Amino acid sequence: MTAPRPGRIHIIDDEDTIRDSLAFLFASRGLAAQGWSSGEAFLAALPLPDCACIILDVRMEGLSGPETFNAVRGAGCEAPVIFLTGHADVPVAVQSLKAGAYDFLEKPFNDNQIVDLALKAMALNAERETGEEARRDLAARRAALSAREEEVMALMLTGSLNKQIADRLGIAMRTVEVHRSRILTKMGARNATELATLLASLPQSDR
Amino acid sequence: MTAPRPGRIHIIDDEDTIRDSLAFLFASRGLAAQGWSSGEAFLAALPLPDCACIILDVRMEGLSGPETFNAVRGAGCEAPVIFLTGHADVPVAVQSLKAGAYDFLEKPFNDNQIVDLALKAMALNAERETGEEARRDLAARRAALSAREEEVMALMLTGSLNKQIADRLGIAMRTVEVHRSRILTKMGARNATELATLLASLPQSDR
DNA sequence: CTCGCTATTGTGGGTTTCCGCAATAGATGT
DNA sequence: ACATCTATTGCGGAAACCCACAATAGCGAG
Repeated sequence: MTAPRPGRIHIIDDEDTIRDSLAFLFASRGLAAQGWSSGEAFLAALPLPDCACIILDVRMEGLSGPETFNAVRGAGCEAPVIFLTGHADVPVAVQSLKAGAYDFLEKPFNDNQIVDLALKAMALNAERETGEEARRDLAARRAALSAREEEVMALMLTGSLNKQIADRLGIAMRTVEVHRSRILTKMGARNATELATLLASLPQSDR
Repeated sequence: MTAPRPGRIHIIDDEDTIRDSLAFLFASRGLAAQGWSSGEAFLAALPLPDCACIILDVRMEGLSGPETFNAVRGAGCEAPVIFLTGHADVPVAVQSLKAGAYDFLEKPFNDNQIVDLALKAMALNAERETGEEARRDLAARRAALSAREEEVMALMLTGSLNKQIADRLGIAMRTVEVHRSRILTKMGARNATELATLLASLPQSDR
């Protein structure tokens, strides 16, 4: 259950030495890793279906670590990112973490330290993906609702009675009932309460 | 709307110079601030009803900044914390931010920088308190439920029918109806759907 | 022991939900 | 023009919900 498709660790660093030694380290621990010599190269390869964790050097030729990070997120990749830096760069560390990086590690680092971090990040990623899948599924079902149905659903969730919804929308109660029924069918809920709980369990789907 | 009760900025630093200059700076910008010469002194004063933001030095005699931070959170104070450090301490910064600090600033810092940060932190705190209030209110109403009622509510939220709940709990349907009614009254909802939406809007109330 | 709280169950009945069957109408697409 | 999709509405009925009125029973507090 812990590793049906663990995914890979992607190492982005313009120094061959670091990249290769990290790749070797991970390989020796049975972890799949892949190196990229620049932020640009990695970005060009997105989307990567096996991206479970990203290790990103802060200072690089071309795109910097933080710049690459932003672009990666912009490309829709939500995998946890571990920054590496050779300099005591507190402002960058603070900025990166506040922007959503998973961790920020100073070189030189201990082998076990980076492996542990990567493992934790990958575990987090697995959890995230699970939730993501459910969220995507729900969003897909929700996208199948017509505009009118969305409207009715919004009112349903406030606990309004069909009668009230009908008055509010200026339509017959029977029409609301039909919408309601379709909504429940499309969303896979047996009643309004289950629908509310379902939507609540997967946040970020508002509006 | 932005400042009915802004609260104070609490500055914890064992260096009088820093404390006083910060206090003076904030005062000159019309912000109420109060200094504390040690983590211990501040902790002894908790709970502080006017705590809108905490500025905390990392290295101090006695309790360190991080230690104080943990104790503050342990004491139930959730105000945003801004760490100050005179040293390029990346690991501490990372650790602090991951533990929930609001920001981590290196000395020397610009006057406008710290004031801006404090203002943002206080704004965040105001938002947090608003939500907190609603959450507390809901929690209070929820606490008024009997054990049996909690049990019935949990099943209600899954969308179970009264009949099913009755079977599950081995009681009569009528009894479930009574519980259901009491639950809705106590929680201030008109029906199960509204209850579900209500509970969903204020997370962190599980279990 | 009596008071108060909670849990429990019935009866009867009004209200709301949910559905099948049927039909009209406008918008879109082939 | 014809098919498809969505919105609409009516009728009638089964199932579920909600509630007032009433009553029994156990448990801890005073």
